[in-house]
Amino acid sequence: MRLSSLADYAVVMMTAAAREGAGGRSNATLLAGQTGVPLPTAQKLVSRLASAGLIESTRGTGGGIRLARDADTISLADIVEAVDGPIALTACVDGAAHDCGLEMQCRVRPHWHVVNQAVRAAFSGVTLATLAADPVESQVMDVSPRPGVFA
Amino acid sequence: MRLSSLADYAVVMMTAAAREGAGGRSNATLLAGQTGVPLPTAQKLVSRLASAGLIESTRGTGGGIRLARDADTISLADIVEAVDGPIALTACVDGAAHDCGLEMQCRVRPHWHVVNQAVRAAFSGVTLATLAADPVESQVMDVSPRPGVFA
DNA sequence: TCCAATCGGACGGATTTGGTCCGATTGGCA
DNA sequence: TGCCAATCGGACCAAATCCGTCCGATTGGA
Repeated sequence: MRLSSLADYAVVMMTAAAREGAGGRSNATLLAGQTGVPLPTAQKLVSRLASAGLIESTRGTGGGIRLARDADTISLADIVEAVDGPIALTACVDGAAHDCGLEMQCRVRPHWHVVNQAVRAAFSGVTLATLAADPVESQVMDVSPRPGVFA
Repeated sequence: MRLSSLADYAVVMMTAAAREGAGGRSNATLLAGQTGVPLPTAQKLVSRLASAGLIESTRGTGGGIRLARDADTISLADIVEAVDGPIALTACVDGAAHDCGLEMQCRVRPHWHVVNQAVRAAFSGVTLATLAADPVESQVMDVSPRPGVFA
Protein backbone atom coordinates (compact mmCIF):
# COMPACT_ATOMS: atom_id res chain seq x y z
CA MET A 1 0.00 0.00 0.00
CA ARG A 2 2.71 2.48 -0.77
CA LEU A 3 2.81 4.85 -3.68
CA SER A 4 5.82 4.46 -5.95
CA SER A 5 8.58 7.03 -5.66
CA LEU A 6 8.11 7.99 -9.28
CA ALA A 7 4.48 8.86 -8.68
CA ASP A 8 5.41 10.85 -5.62
CA TYR A 9 8.00 12.81 -7.58
CA ALA A 10 5.54 13.38 -10.39
CA VAL A 11 3.06 14.98 -8.03
CA VAL A 12 5.69 17.30 -6.64
CA MET A 13 6.86 18.26 -10.10
CA MET A 14 3.37 18.88 -11.39
CA THR A 15 2.70 21.06 -8.38
CA ALA A 16 5.81 23.07 -9.16
CA ALA A 17 4.74 23.36 -12.78
CA ALA A 18 1.30 24.53 -11.75
CA ARG A 19 2.79 27.36 -9.75
CA GLU A 20 4.20 28.76 -12.96
CA GLY A 21 0.71 29.89 -13.85
CA ALA A 22 -1.63 28.90 -16.62
CA GLY A 23 0.51 29.73 -19.63
CA GLY A 24 3.86 29.63 -17.83
CA ARG A 25 6.37 27.42 -19.47
CA SER A 26 9.04 25.42 -17.76
CA ASN A 27 11.28 22.51 -18.56
CA ALA A 28 12.61 19.36 -17.01
CA THR A 29 15.87 20.94 -15.89
CA LEU A 30 14.13 23.81 -14.16
CA LEU A 31 11.64 21.58 -12.38
CA ALA A 32 14.41 19.29 -11.23
CA GLY A 33 16.18 22.23 -9.67
CA GLN A 34 13.04 23.50 -7.96
CA THR A 35 11.97 20.19 -6.51
CA GLY A 36 15.21 18.33 -5.88
CA VAL A 37 14.29 15.42 -8.13
CA PRO A 38 17.34 14.06 -9.99
CA LEU A 39 17.46 15.44 -13.49
CA PRO A 40 17.40 12.14 -15.42
CA THR A 41 14.44 11.01 -13.37
CA ALA A 42 12.70 14.30 -14.00
CA GLN A 43 13.20 13.83 -17.71
CA LYS A 44 11.67 10.42 -17.59
CA LEU A 45 8.68 11.73 -15.70
CA VAL A 46 8.19 14.56 -18.13
CA SER A 47 8.11 12.00 -20.88
CA ARG A 48 5.44 9.93 -19.21
CA LEU A 49 3.32 12.90 -18.21
CA ALA A 50 3.43 14.13 -21.78
CA SER A 51 2.36 10.74 -23.10
CA ALA A 52 -0.59 10.79 -20.75
CA GLY A 53 -1.63 14.18 -22.06
CA LEU A 54 -1.22 16.06 -18.82
CA ILE A 55 1.49 18.35 -20.14
CA GLU A 56 2.44 19.58 -23.58
CA SER A 57 6.07 19.45 -24.54
CA THR A 58 7.87 21.28 -27.33
CA ARG A 59 11.32 20.28 -28.42
CA GLY A 60 14.23 22.31 -29.61
CA THR A 61 15.91 25.42 -28.29
CA GLY A 62 13.64 27.48 -26.11
CA GLY A 63 11.22 24.59 -25.86
CA GLY A 64 9.88 23.22 -22.64
CA ILE A 65 6.71 21.96 -21.08
CA ARG A 66 3.36 23.44 -20.17
CA LEU A 67 0.25 22.20 -18.43
CA ALA A 68 -2.12 20.82 -21.01
CA ARG A 69 -5.20 21.73 -19.00
CA ASP A 70 -6.13 24.05 -16.18
CA ALA A 71 -4.82 23.04 -12.80
CA ASP A 72 -8.28 22.57 -11.37
CA THR A 73 -9.12 19.99 -14.01
CA ILE A 74 -6.14 17.78 -13.23
CA SER A 75 -6.61 15.45 -10.29
CA LEU A 76 -4.22 13.47 -8.22
CA ALA A 77 -5.60 10.32 -9.79
CA ASP A 78 -4.62 11.58 -13.24
CA ILE A 79 -1.02 12.10 -12.21
CA VAL A 80 -0.67 8.83 -10.36
CA GLU A 81 -2.22 6.81 -13.15
CA ALA A 82 -0.03 8.52 -15.70
CA VAL A 83 3.05 7.22 -13.92
CA ASP A 84 2.01 4.05 -12.15
CA GLY A 85 -0.67 2.87 -14.51
CA PRO A 86 -4.30 2.32 -13.55
CA ILE A 87 -5.17 2.37 -9.87
CA ALA A 88 -5.92 -1.29 -9.29
CA LEU A 89 -5.52 -2.80 -5.84
CA THR A 90 -5.58 -6.34 -7.16
CA ALA A 91 -5.24 -8.04 -10.49
CA CYS A 92 -8.97 -8.71 -10.45
CA VAL A 93 -10.13 -5.14 -10.71
CA ASP A 94 -8.33 -3.99 -13.78
CA GLY A 95 -9.90 -5.40 -16.87
CA ALA A 96 -7.12 -7.67 -18.07
CA ALA A 97 -5.29 -10.63 -16.59
CA HIS A 98 -7.56 -12.96 -14.73
CA ASP A 99 -4.84 -15.45 -13.96
CA CYS A 100 -5.80 -15.32 -10.33
CA GLY A 101 -4.57 -18.86 -9.72
CA LEU A 102 -6.93 -19.25 -6.81
CA GLU A 103 -9.42 -21.84 -7.77
CA MET A 104 -12.53 -21.10 -5.78
CA GLN A 105 -15.25 -18.77 -6.87
CA CYS A 106 -13.46 -15.92 -5.17
CA ARG A 107 -15.91 -14.50 -2.66
CA VAL A 108 -13.72 -11.51 -1.98
CA ARG A 109 -13.51 -10.21 -5.49
CA PRO A 110 -16.76 -8.24 -5.73
CA HIS A 111 -15.78 -6.39 -2.59
CA TRP A 112 -12.43 -5.35 -3.98
CA HIS A 113 -14.20 -3.41 -6.66
CA VAL A 114 -15.98 -1.31 -4.08
CA VAL A 115 -12.84 -0.61 -2.11
CA ASN A 116 -10.97 0.23 -5.26
CA GLN A 117 -13.54 2.80 -6.27
CA ALA A 118 -13.36 4.40 -2.84
CA VAL A 119 -9.61 4.67 -3.09
CA ARG A 120 -9.79 6.13 -6.53
CA ALA A 121 -12.35 8.64 -5.36
CA ALA A 122 -9.95 9.78 -2.68
CA PHE A 123 -7.38 10.54 -5.34
CA SER A 124 -9.81 12.10 -7.76
CA GLY A 125 -11.09 14.48 -5.12
CA VAL A 126 -7.84 16.38 -4.90
CA THR A 127 -7.02 18.72 -7.77
CA LEU A 128 -3.67 20.07 -8.75
CA ALA A 129 -4.94 23.57 -8.03
CA THR A 130 -5.46 22.58 -4.40
CA LEU A 131 -1.98 21.18 -4.16
CA ALA A 132 -0.42 24.30 -5.59
CA ALA A 133 -2.31 26.55 -3.19
CA ASP A 134 -0.65 28.48 -0.42
CA PRO A 135 0.82 25.93 1.98
CA VAL A 136 0.09 28.01 5.07
CA GLU A 137 -3.65 27.81 4.73
CA SER A 138 -3.79 24.25 3.61
CA GLN A 139 -1.44 23.28 6.35
CA VAL A 140 -3.57 24.61 9.17
CA MET A 141 -7.03 23.61 8.09
CA ASP A 142 -7.02 21.06 5.45
CA VAL A 143 -10.19 19.12 5.72
CA SER A 144 -12.47 21.87 6.92
CA PRO A 145 -13.85 23.64 3.89
CA ARG A 146 -13.47 27.32 4.64
CA PRO A 147 -15.42 29.67 2.44
CA GLY A 148 -13.66 31.61 -0.25
CA VAL A 149 -10.76 29.30 -0.63
CA PHE A 150 -8.80 30.08 -3.74
CA ALA A 151 -8.45 27.01 -5.92
CA MET B 1 -0.94 1.56 -6.13
CA ARG B 2 -1.24 -2.17 -6.08
CA LEU B 3 -1.78 -4.31 -3.04
CA SER B 4 0.88 -6.94 -2.45
CA SER B 5 0.03 -10.52 -3.29
CA LEU B 6 0.64 -11.54 0.28
CA ALA B 7 -1.96 -9.11 1.52
CA ASP B 8 -4.39 -10.33 -1.09
CA TYR B 9 -3.87 -13.91 -0.04
CA ALA B 10 -4.23 -12.98 3.60
CA VAL B 11 -7.64 -11.49 2.98
CA VAL B 12 -8.81 -14.58 1.18
CA MET B 13 -7.49 -16.83 3.93
CA MET B 14 -9.05 -14.79 6.69
CA THR B 15 -12.34 -14.90 4.86
CA ALA B 16 -12.10 -18.66 4.68
CA ALA B 17 -11.25 -18.82 8.36
CA ALA B 18 -14.20 -16.63 9.23
CA ARG B 19 -16.55 -19.00 7.48
CA GLU B 20 -15.55 -21.65 10.01
CA GLY B 21 -17.67 -19.83 12.53
CA ALA B 22 -16.80 -18.03 15.73
CA GLY B 23 -15.11 -20.82 17.63
CA GLY B 24 -14.28 -22.94 14.62
CA ARG B 25 -10.66 -23.95 14.45
CA SER B 26 -8.63 -24.46 11.34
CA ASN B 27 -4.98 -24.63 10.40
CA ALA B 28 -2.61 -23.44 7.74
CA THR B 29 -2.80 -26.66 5.74
CA LEU B 30 -6.57 -26.65 5.66
CA LEU B 31 -6.81 -23.01 4.66
CA ALA B 32 -4.26 -23.53 1.92
CA GLY B 33 -6.38 -26.32 0.50
CA GLN B 34 -9.56 -24.27 0.65
CA THR B 35 -8.16 -21.14 -0.92
CA GLY B 36 -5.51 -22.42 -3.31
CA VAL B 37 -2.72 -20.47 -1.65
CA PRO B 38 0.56 -22.44 -1.66
CA LEU B 39 1.09 -24.13 1.67
CA PRO B 40 4.44 -22.54 2.61
CA THR B 41 3.03 -19.14 1.81
CA ALA B 42 -0.03 -19.87 3.89
CA GLN B 43 2.20 -20.79 6.80
CA LYS B 44 4.06 -17.55 6.53
CA LEU B 45 0.83 -15.60 6.48
CA VAL B 46 -0.52 -17.44 9.49
CA SER B 47 2.62 -16.46 11.31
CA ARG B 48 2.23 -12.80 10.52
CA LEU B 49 -1.47 -12.71 11.26
CA ALA B 50 -0.82 -14.31 14.62
CA SER B 51 1.87 -11.78 15.44
CA ALA B 52 -0.56 -9.00 14.67
CA GLY B 53 -3.09 -10.49 17.06
CA LEU B 54 -5.77 -11.20 14.49
CA ILE B 55 -5.69 -14.95 15.02
CA GLU B 56 -4.68 -17.17 17.88
CA SER B 57 -2.45 -20.13 17.13
CA THR B 58 -1.80 -23.21 19.25
CA ARG B 59 1.06 -25.52 18.49
CA GLY B 60 1.40 -29.23 18.80
CA THR B 61 -0.75 -32.09 17.68
CA GLY B 62 -4.36 -31.11 17.19
CA GLY B 63 -3.42 -27.46 17.33
CA GLY B 64 -4.42 -24.90 14.76
CA ILE B 65 -5.60 -21.35 14.44
CA ARG B 66 -8.70 -19.45 15.44
CA LEU B 67 -9.97 -15.92 14.96
CA ALA B 68 -8.90 -13.82 17.93
CA ARG B 69 -11.92 -11.55 17.67
CA ASP B 70 -15.37 -11.59 16.16
CA ALA B 71 -15.45 -11.25 12.41
CA ASP B 72 -17.32 -7.97 12.55
CA THR B 73 -14.57 -6.36 14.60
CA ILE B 74 -11.82 -7.19 12.12
CA SER B 75 -11.53 -4.78 9.23
CA LEU B 76 -9.79 -5.00 5.92
CA ALA B 77 -7.33 -2.42 7.17
CA ASP B 78 -6.35 -4.70 10.05
CA ILE B 79 -5.51 -7.55 7.71
CA VAL B 80 -3.64 -5.47 5.19
CA GLU B 81 -1.59 -3.70 7.83
CA ALA B 82 -0.77 -6.98 9.51
CA VAL B 83 0.89 -8.19 6.34
CA ASP B 84 2.07 -5.12 4.49
CA GLY B 85 2.76 -2.86 7.42
CA PRO B 86 1.05 0.48 8.04
CA ILE B 87 -0.98 1.96 5.24
CA ALA B 88 1.23 4.86 4.24
CA LEU B 89 1.10 6.23 0.72
CA THR B 90 4.38 8.07 1.09
CA ALA B 91 7.29 8.06 3.48
CA CYS B 92 6.03 11.36 4.89
CA VAL B 93 2.85 10.08 6.42
CA ASP B 94 4.12 7.30 8.59
CA GLY B 95 5.81 8.67 11.65
CA ALA B 96 9.38 7.59 10.98
CA ALA B 97 11.86 8.26 8.23
CA HIS B 98 11.77 11.82 7.03
CA ASP B 99 14.64 11.38 4.66
CA CYS B 100 12.56 12.81 1.91
CA GLY B 101 15.59 14.09 0.07
CA LEU B 102 13.55 16.82 -1.52
CA GLU B 103 14.80 20.06 -0.20
CA MET B 104 11.93 22.48 -0.38
CA GLN B 105 9.31 22.96 2.24
CA CYS B 106 7.26 20.26 0.61
CA ARG B 107 3.94 21.87 -0.25
CA VAL B 108 2.36 18.58 -1.09
CA ARG B 109 2.96 16.84 2.19
CA PRO B 110 0.02 18.15 4.24
CA HIS B 111 -2.30 17.01 1.49
CA TRP B 112 -0.95 13.49 1.49
CA HIS B 113 -2.14 13.09 5.03
CA VAL B 114 -5.71 13.80 3.99
CA VAL B 115 -5.60 11.40 1.08
CA ASN B 116 -4.02 8.75 3.23
CA GLN B 117 -6.78 9.02 5.79
CA ALA B 118 -9.39 8.68 3.09
CA VAL B 119 -7.75 5.56 1.74
CA ARG B 120 -7.46 4.06 5.17
CA ALA B 121 -11.11 4.80 5.81
CA ALA B 122 -12.01 2.88 2.70
CA PHE B 123 -10.25 -0.16 4.09
CA SER B 124 -11.55 0.24 7.61
CA GLY B 125 -15.13 0.41 6.40
CA VAL B 126 -15.17 -3.18 5.25
CA THR B 127 -15.34 -5.83 7.96
CA LEU B 128 -14.40 -9.44 7.71
CA ALA B 129 -18.00 -10.36 8.44
CA THR B 130 -19.04 -8.56 5.29
CA LEU B 131 -16.45 -10.38 3.24
CA ALA B 132 -17.50 -13.75 4.59
CA ALA B 133 -21.15 -13.07 3.92
CA ASP B 134 -23.08 -14.79 1.19
CA PRO B 135 -21.61 -13.60 -2.10
CA VAL B 136 -25.05 -13.32 -3.64
CA GLU B 137 -26.00 -10.41 -1.43
CA SER B 138 -22.78 -8.53 -1.84
CA GLN B 139 -22.97 -9.10 -5.52
CA VAL B 140 -26.25 -7.24 -5.77
CA MET B 141 -24.88 -4.24 -3.96
CA ASP B 142 -21.83 -4.33 -6.16
CA VAL B 143 -21.49 -2.14 -9.18
CA SER B 144 -21.07 -4.99 -11.59
CA PRO B 145 -24.00 -4.53 -13.94
CA ARG B 146 -24.04 -7.93 -15.54
CA PRO B 147 -25.84 -10.62 -13.55
CA GLY B 148 -24.24 -13.88 -12.61
CA VAL B 149 -20.75 -13.39 -13.84
CA PHE B 150 -17.69 -13.74 -11.67
CA ALA B 151 -15.17 -16.51 -11.67
C1' DT C 1 9.94 -41.32 26.82
C1' DC C 2 9.22 -41.12 22.05
C1' DC C 3 6.77 -39.54 18.07
C1' DA C 4 3.92 -36.80 15.14
C1' DA C 5 1.99 -32.43 13.95
C1' DT C 6 2.11 -27.57 13.87
C1' DC C 7 3.93 -22.86 14.01
C1' DG C 8 8.11 -19.71 13.56
C1' DG C 9 12.12 -17.75 11.42
C1' DA C 10 15.92 -17.81 7.81
C1' DC C 11 17.58 -18.32 3.12
C1' DG C 12 17.64 -17.91 -2.06
C1' DG C 13 15.56 -16.79 -6.66
C1' DA C 14 12.80 -13.75 -9.42
C1' DT C 15 10.22 -9.84 -10.75
C1' DT C 16 9.60 -5.13 -10.49
C1' DT C 17 11.25 -0.60 -9.67
C1' DG C 18 14.29 3.29 -9.92
C1' DG C 19 18.36 5.60 -11.93
C1' DT C 20 21.47 6.69 -15.73
C1' DC C 21 22.94 7.25 -20.29
C1' DC C 22 22.75 8.18 -25.20
C1' DG C 23 20.25 9.14 -29.50
C1' DA C 24 16.45 11.78 -32.15
C1' DT C 25 14.30 16.05 -33.04
C1' DT C 26 13.62 20.93 -33.30
C1' DG C 27 14.34 25.99 -33.28
C1' DG C 28 17.66 29.79 -33.23
C1' DC C 29 21.68 32.04 -35.12
C1' DA C 30 25.51 33.20 -38.09
C1' DT D 1 21.08 27.90 -45.87
C1' DG D 2 23.94 25.29 -43.00
C1' DC D 3 25.49 24.58 -38.35
C1' DC D 4 24.94 24.39 -33.47
C1' DA D 5 22.79 24.22 -29.06
C1' DA D 6 19.02 22.80 -26.26
C1' DT D 7 15.37 19.78 -25.24
C1' DC D 8 12.51 15.66 -25.16
C1' DG D 9 12.14 10.50 -25.97
C1' DG D 10 13.37 5.75 -25.46
C1' DA D 11 16.63 1.94 -24.17
C1' DC D 12 19.88 -0.20 -20.98
C1' DC D 13 21.63 -1.59 -16.38
C1' DA D 14 21.94 -1.86 -11.27
C1' DA D 15 19.46 -2.14 -6.92
C1' DA D 16 15.89 -3.13 -3.90
C1' DT D 17 11.86 -5.36 -2.70
C1' DC D 18 8.82 -9.07 -2.85
C1' DC D 19 7.48 -13.84 -3.23
C1' DG D 20 8.17 -18.68 -2.57
C1' DT D 21 10.56 -22.52 -0.32
C1' DC D 22 12.99 -25.00 3.12
C1' DC D 23 14.43 -26.35 7.71
C1' DG D 24 14.47 -25.91 12.77
C1' DA D 25 11.86 -25.08 17.35
C1' DT D 26 7.99 -26.17 20.13
C1' DT D 27 4.08 -28.65 21.90
C1' DG D 28 0.65 -32.26 22.94
C1' DG D 29 -0.65 -37.09 22.64
C1' DA D 30 0.39 -42.14 22.75
